[in-house]
Amino acid sequence: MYERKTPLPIDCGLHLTKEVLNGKWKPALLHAISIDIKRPSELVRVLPGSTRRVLNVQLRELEMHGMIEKKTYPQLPPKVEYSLTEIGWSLMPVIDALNQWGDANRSFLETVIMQDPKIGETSKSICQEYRQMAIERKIG
Amino acid sequence: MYERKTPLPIDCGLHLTKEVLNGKWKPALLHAISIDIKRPSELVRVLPGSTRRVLNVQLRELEMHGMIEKKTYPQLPPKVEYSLTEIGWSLMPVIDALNQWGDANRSFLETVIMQDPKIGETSKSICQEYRQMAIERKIG
DNA sequence: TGGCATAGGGATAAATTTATCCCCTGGATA
DNA sequence: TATCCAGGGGATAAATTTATCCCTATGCCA
Repeated sequence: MYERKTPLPIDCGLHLTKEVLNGKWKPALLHAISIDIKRPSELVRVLPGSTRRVLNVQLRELEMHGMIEKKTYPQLPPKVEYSLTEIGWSLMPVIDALNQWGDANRSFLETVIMQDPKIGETSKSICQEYRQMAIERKIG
Repeated sequence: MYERKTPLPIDCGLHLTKEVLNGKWKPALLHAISIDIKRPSELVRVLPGSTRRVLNVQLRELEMHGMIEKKTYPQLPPKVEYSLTEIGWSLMPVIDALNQWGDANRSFLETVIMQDPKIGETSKSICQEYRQMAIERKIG
């Protein structure tokens, strides 16, 4: 396995939290699991652009960091469900804050992000199904 | 300049916010600037482990993303001051949330992060001066 | 039997981000 | 005249993170 070579700063809270949320799909995974999208196959479907392999890797890290728990049902076909731990739940207000700030400033952010020359391409209308599921759960 | 090759997801708020805060020192920079540590030389001193070069790069990105403003005083020796923009200020509750969650769960997080085999070394007691300055400003 | 679904992971390539090296301006100081 | 301060950045190396490829296993359905 890969081993870090540069020291990781863990002095202030910001860096600690950053380390936990550091991963392309981690915040989205935590949010998805919090709204009961808990099976690997659901998660990949709901986060298009991701792959099983990549999500597995990030899920394992979240698990190692104690944010989620994995329950494997000894069935065939296999069934796996993730859920937030207590400390994982305590992160949700933070995740929500990140989410809301981004949504609240969407038009501004899209502009500045896309005018950034280092950006080649963006992929949108991706979490649609994901949002739909969230809405359905709120209604249901 | 480098150009992104894979599509950047910007569909949900989480991804938008992530893009803005994506950078090893960005959350810490925003926080520092918010408590009036605004000159480049102060920032490097207060974020040990960082270098001028690296901070310059991240500051420029924050500036391009509209989170901070840079004021250059036409003096000798040169003087530069960064400050948060309005939208930058609107991020502070989020930054604070990240910071507080990390601090509140410090002992747990330090444990799980350091037991992670991919972690080689951590650097602590680093933001001390930084915290000291924050405290002084609160008192003063 | 072929294909699709469930779930998982090793190995490696590619992409992205950080770090390092070195050079620049101009004034003050040892 | 060195050296340090303030400020800045191009070029490139190194580190880190993501993506891709391909193979594992079992059961169901056409």
